[in-house]
Amino acid sequence: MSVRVRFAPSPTGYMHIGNARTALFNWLFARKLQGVFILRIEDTDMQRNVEDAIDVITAGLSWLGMDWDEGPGVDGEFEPYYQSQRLQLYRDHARQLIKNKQAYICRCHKSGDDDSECDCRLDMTDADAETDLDGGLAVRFLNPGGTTEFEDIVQGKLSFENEQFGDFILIKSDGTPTYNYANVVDDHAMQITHVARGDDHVSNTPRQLMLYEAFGFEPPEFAHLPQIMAPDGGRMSKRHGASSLNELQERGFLPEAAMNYLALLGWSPGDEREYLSPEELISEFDLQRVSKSPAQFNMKRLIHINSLHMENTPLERRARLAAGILVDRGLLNQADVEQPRVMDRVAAVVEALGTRFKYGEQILEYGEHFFSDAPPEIDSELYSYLEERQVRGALREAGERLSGLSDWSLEAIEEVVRGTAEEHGLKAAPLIHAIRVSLSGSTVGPGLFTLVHLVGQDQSYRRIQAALDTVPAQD
RNA sequence: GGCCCCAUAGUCAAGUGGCGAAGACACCAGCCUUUCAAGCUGGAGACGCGGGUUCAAUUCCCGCUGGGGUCACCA
Repeated sequence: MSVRVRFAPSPTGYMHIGNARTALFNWLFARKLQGVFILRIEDTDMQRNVEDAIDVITAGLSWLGMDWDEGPGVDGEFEPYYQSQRLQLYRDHARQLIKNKQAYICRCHKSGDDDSECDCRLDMTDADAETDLDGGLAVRFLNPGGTTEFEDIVQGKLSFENEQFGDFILIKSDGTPTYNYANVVDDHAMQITHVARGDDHVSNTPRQLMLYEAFGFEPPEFAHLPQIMAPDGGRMSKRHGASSLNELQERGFLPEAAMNYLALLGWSPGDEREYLSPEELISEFDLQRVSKSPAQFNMKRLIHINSLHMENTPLERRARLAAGILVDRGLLNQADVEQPRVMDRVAAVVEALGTRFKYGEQILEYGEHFFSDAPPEIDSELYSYLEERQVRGALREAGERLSGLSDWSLEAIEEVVRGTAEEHGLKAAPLIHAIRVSLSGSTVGPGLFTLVHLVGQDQSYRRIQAALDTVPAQD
């Protein structure tokens, strides 16, 4: 029988990185074993905006490159894949448990923070099995006591005293099922063979195992994945930046690089490889090799992994990535991007940036001025590059000679710059730096002649003039 | 606090009853270079602590400390 796994998120409108990694491990596991990957929406407690929230999930998975065999948009044998559409199933199963005296109607309406005992188990009657379960009264599980033990694929042998979980709720008084209960009913109904989820669910597992036992269902295998923690060691949250899949996309990371990085959080192929394509991840992945200890999210390492993937990404795609960011930040508009001439320019800039362009957002760090007609702002800290009289003289002349150049080639530009420097008794470096700051407002970037070439003849002249005007001479 | 889990450098992470304890990111220095990035060379940096078991523990056991998770009619 083939392996069947599921990713069962709650539609919160936010695709957390930890959830994404959970989905990824399930997907890799299924793809490796040629099993089935199911997307199931746990929306029993959600109201309104569920559609949008589900879009966040499906868009996130699709962006990362994961596809599902059953779920929203891909209805299969076990539909529906929304818990909110499966209420009758949960009620029918609950009725069965009540009939067997393994569950009972709770009439006392005790809330969760009232820790006094609920005595409703003493009032069980045969009539309970006939009671409506579509609202008004909650159903509790009759905890059988004893010990639950299981072998977790990543955590190893785990053991719990059942008593500590009490007679937990199965059906809430509004008629909807609780998480632990719906999970068991659905996982069984959908013939799930392996449950891989965050390790914050370990203590839910004994509860669910008691239910499998009560129903006489065979339980799936469990694999509890370690948590992903924020760079400061605490919980991942919005304030850490890049805590959601969406942010990774917005900041211009390649999906296959994000997948690669996420896979390496809590798992490794066992050797020193770190660059793995989706195909390699699939063939190498092994739940047994998942670590038990939590891993911290590290942006620098993500950037590094991304840069590795960028090296193997065709210029055209890198250019599109850059263009997406530029449009996003208002430096280009969508109509511009449709024009081949504009895209050619973006591509030329990206090509000039080379390995400096490690992920999408960096187009702004290095290349913002390429997409603006205004001369760049020159920070006063950079004035020293433009203050010396000798340098200024050379800069002025270089600007003029550049603007008179009839052959706008790298070679000609270089000749002008080096020649001018020499004639002014300067080494090339100070003039090169002065031109760079004038043209880009920065001390870092592509080779100077490439920079001048890309900025263009007219703009180069104007920016040099503007820089000379802005920065006062100094003796 | 009860219960469960974890513990190799700042981070990710390989690994074993006997090793000079991999590798990567980050960091430092040098080379290259018009700058940065990349590349190359070199460097610093780890088995949390205390007891056992053993000829020998980073590795096995116990305790401690530290960290995480969970204790709902949320999922």
